[in-house]
Amino acid sequence: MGLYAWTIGEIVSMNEAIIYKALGDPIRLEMVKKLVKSSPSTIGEISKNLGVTRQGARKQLQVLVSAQVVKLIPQGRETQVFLQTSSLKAAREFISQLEYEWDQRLVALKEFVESESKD
Amino acid sequence: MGLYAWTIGEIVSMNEAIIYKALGDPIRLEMVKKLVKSSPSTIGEISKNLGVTRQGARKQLQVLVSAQVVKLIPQGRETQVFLQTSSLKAAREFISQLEYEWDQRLVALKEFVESESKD
DNA sequence: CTTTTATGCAACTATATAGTTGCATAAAAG
DNA sequence: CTTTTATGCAACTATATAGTTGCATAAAAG
Repeated sequence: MGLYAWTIGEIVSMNEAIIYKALGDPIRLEMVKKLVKSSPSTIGEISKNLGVTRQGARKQLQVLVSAQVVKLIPQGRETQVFLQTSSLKAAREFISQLEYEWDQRLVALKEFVESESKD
Repeated sequence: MGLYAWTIGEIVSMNEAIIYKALGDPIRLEMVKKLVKSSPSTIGEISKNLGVTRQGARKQLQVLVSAQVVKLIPQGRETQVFLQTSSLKAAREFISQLEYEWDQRLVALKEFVESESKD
């Protein structure tokens, strides 16, 4: 709210956060799980059995489209939904990087403690 | 809105989604990044330079606490914030599992195509 | 040609979320 | 003892999100 200037770091975080936000809803995550097993599916197919109306499901699907988790390709009166696995890869790799940095810190700490105890 | 019965699968998805939802905000993701480099930190420390007030940051921090991404341990007038790396591990492993299932499908499809072309 | 199917879009409601200001208080520092 | 620091909590506003109903329409099927 109000004026705000973003740093490069914040802009990057913002983009990184989008994928997690997209996956951070039970209906959307359920759609992704379905697509892992059956991509491509039509919009109608993946909108079933989610406990919401077709139109409600479509709105959730749009969030996945915006986060580039899925891609829509119209074919006649149907539209095929394709899972974009590159988004999953990016999400996993970002977490892996955090874990790697964490581990490096632990290694450095361990070395420090060991060098101290040798004196 | 209204009555709704959850299936086991949906309950699991819901829990899985919580961690992604927690990471799905630029301020919260920034906090996690800071903690990777300097956990434990005090609440005051990780609330700085996020572009929001201390109280605003505290609300975001509470989301991370609820998703068990961090743990708070009060010490005198300060409270230490500890990163819970097990949550990151779980988030990464869930995505890895989806990617694994996807790859298995591709393998099966490839085998099918090859066996067909042999006839 | 008529009917059915798959989809989109608009308008609306209810709730969740992000963020603020203002005040309170226990612990630590001086 | 007084002041400063680190924190919490309540009340409030603005916006985003989830979901619905109702209607429209192009494409496919009969």
